[in-house]
Amino acid sequence: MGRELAKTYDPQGIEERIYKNWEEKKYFHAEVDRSRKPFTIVIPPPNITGQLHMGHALDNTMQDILIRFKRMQGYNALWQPGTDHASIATEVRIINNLKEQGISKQDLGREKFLEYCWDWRKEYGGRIVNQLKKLGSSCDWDRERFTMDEGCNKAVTEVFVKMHKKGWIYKGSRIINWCPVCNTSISDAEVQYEEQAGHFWHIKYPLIEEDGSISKTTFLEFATTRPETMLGDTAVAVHPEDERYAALVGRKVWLPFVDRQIPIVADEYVDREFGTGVVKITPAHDPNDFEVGKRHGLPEINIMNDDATINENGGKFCGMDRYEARAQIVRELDEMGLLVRIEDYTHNVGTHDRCGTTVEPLIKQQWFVKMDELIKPAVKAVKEGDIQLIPPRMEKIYYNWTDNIRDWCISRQLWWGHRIPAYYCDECGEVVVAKEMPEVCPKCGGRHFTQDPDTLDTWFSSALWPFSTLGWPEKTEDLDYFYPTNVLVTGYDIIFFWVIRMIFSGFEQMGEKPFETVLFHGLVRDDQGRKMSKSLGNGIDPLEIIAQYGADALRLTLITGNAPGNDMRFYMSRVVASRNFANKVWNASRFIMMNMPDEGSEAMARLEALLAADGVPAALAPEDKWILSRFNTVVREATDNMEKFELGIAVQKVYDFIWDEFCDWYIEMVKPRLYNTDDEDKRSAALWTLQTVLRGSLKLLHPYMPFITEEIFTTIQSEEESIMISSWPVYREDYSFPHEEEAIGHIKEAVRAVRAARAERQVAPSRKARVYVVSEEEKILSEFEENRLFFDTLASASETVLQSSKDGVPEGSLSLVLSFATIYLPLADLMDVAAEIARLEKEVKRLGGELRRSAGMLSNEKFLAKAPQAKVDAEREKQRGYEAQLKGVEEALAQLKAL
RNA sequence: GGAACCGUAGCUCAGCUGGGAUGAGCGUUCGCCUCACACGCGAGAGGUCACGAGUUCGAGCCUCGUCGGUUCCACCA
Repeated sequence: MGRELAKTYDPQGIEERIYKNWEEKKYFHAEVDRSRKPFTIVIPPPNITGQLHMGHALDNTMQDILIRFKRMQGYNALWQPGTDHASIATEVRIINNLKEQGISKQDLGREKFLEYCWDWRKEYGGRIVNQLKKLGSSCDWDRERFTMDEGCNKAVTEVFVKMHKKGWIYKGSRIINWCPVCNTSISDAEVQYEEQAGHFWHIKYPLIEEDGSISKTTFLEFATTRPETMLGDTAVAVHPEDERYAALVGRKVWLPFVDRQIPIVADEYVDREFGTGVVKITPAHDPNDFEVGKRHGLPEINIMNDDATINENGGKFCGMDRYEARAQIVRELDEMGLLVRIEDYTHNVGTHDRCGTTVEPLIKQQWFVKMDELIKPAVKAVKEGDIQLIPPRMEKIYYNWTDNIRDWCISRQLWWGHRIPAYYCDECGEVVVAKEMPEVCPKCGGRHFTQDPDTLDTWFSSALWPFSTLGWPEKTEDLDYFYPTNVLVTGYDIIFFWVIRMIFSGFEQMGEKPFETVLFHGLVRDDQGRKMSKSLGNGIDPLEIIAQYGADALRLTLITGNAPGNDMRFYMSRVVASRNFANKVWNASRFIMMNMPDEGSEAMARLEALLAADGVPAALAPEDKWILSRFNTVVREATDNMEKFELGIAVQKVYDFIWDEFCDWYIEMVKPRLYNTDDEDKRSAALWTLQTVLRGSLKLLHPYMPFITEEIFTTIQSEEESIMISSWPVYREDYSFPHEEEAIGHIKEAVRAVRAARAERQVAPSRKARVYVVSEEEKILSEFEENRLFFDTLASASETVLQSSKDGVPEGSLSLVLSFATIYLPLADLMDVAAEIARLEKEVKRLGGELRRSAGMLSNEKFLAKAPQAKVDAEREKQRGYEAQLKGVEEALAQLKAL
């Protein structure tokens, strides 16, 4: 039956072959099917500039697990894939590429540049997709989308025009964050603050005397970290209740270099305690000053060009770079005696998260989305539990943002992206926002228009992703059937950029939430807990891990031992452990295959009949029932955990079950029957159990380790064509054997005790050992009398004898007290009686303690009244167990002491 | 300045609505190449669950405080 399996599992080649087969068979593809329930996930679209990194690997593994799980459960599972144009990331990348050839984007011009971008996308845009495939991602690639494809463009325009009509998109002159290197505005979320060592320049402005002359004696002192902005000062401010300066409010100071007289205003924004209590106000170059300026009607003087050089408003500093001007200004102020002192100062400087350039706040005409109304349903949905965030603590972070929301600056001075659908009449300048360029100006009748040169923030199109990918704004069947989606899986780092924006967009455009649940994961860090980054060079390439250890090992590593939303450290040793587990599964399967009856034999026919009948064979041995029952429990628990998105816990249970219970115990227990061909009924019962539990376990494991499970599954059986479209195991009553679970638990305990006793006394494995068992549960043990071989294998006790009475137990045997029986090992000559007595005495003490604790609980009225009945019963059960053990230990103690 | 998270075995982390620390992987000690697997098997050692107080019959889990670490938000000129 099937192919020969190699001694160790080698994923090389296997994964590719399997993935290709899945794709060819269209297993990933989902179509609208009203007879089945849909389960939808939309992928967080990776950037086309991207290379698969550990973050992607984690994110997509989680999604693939969920989608495979649900697909096996019978849902019509759709994983909608696609990529993001990533306007600024891509543009920066391409500009750098061009630079190497000595070309600037201006040289090319807009049209040529965009052509270049599209070519670039054609060449590299598919790379990340291929890498996702290597990971095993079961996305419906037939539905692959791109944020700048025709449908998404349509959606973007539709939303822009609609929201503009509603008044929720507007153009305004605001202070924005400007990146002088990328030459574009950026949103608040794109600004990253970094602690930088800088200086605090204490400067003074002379007061204007009543007669209009510049005072030589009275000055107003203040401090600044950016002296060059003084060229744009239009006031100085003090606190309204600051008595020191009360008399000066309303008067003016003289501004050097530009020779301006600027007023002293009173504003609550000023902190009296900080510095001298005086602040220079530069409305055009500082967000706070901008607000102050608005309150006092101050002029806004822009002193900078887009490349952060000083413009004509800066007088003689015109043309200088901002830092050059700063140095020059400080020098000249010093010469004029207006520089008081320079102080070292560490402060937070805003930098652009893409290029690291210090951001310059500037006043610019930009497009904004009005947030106050838009955000309301998004807040409500989370508050009322309509959208569930996992882990729940993310809600606080979510509200922290929504409560302090500011209008969203959506225009970018870039070329690669969705161009803003606003058109300016060449005649009169009238602005028309429309899906297409208008023919006639509604104001002046002009016939020539120029489109706004700006493009939209890249997140504008991603915000529409859950419905634009399903066909919106058309009313498609897909949209009706698959929307809202079920889960969004993403990192907490883009909760503001993306998650919130998708939520409010969903409500606004669709009238419904975009997804039911958001499952957050953390960052994958290196083994020292540092962020993986290009500059540190500490990144681990998931593709290299896949090449060396296989995608399954990588996936398992990423998913185990980590709670939702928590960062994780990546250790190579854990990858090795995962690979070892894969090999374990491989070898257990190999063992089972090796023991299968020959094709066409009578035994094979018998086994096939058993497997075909959907019941439980009559000839099952207790250990068969035990493993079946344990498997059944794992099915229930793992499924339950997965439903609750506790993926790591679920796979841990499956892992433990397969390795510990199935491989280390059951397979060892079953060997005697496999090697004994005399009783074919018992042998086929064993084979049936091995097959049933193995197949079921592979299914439970499949979402996590899709390749190896498929490879084994298709090898060990022939009726189902692929594990990925097989059905998920369900809990079934006829697989439940609580009595056998308990009995085998006892056997395991006995075996462990024998092994421990032997190891402790270093009894050579070749040495024969007898085991005498005196049990209160003779029946359980008698059932295992025939399994002597099992004891041989595990305890290396070649003459294990199970007896049901104390008769014949040699004097001086080592007694091992178990929870259900006492075992005697005739090892008197090897044992340390004194140590054993000490151990037993300790045990008596411990059991006494347990009994007191138990009695305390059971005599507690509150506990009896409040605790669930099951708990009370369990406690009573424990108490009885303690009593029995105590009795046994005391007996054994007495016996030893008598020696 | 505001907020969140973490502090459990040598290391990295799990521990569900409070009820025996069965913890897991790696590492480590001892013994095994037992005919599925040395990417393995068996047996161990190793924990005042950061510290202090409180609530409770009972706290790793709840409350408050302290110490140590990480992160997010806002950004004071």
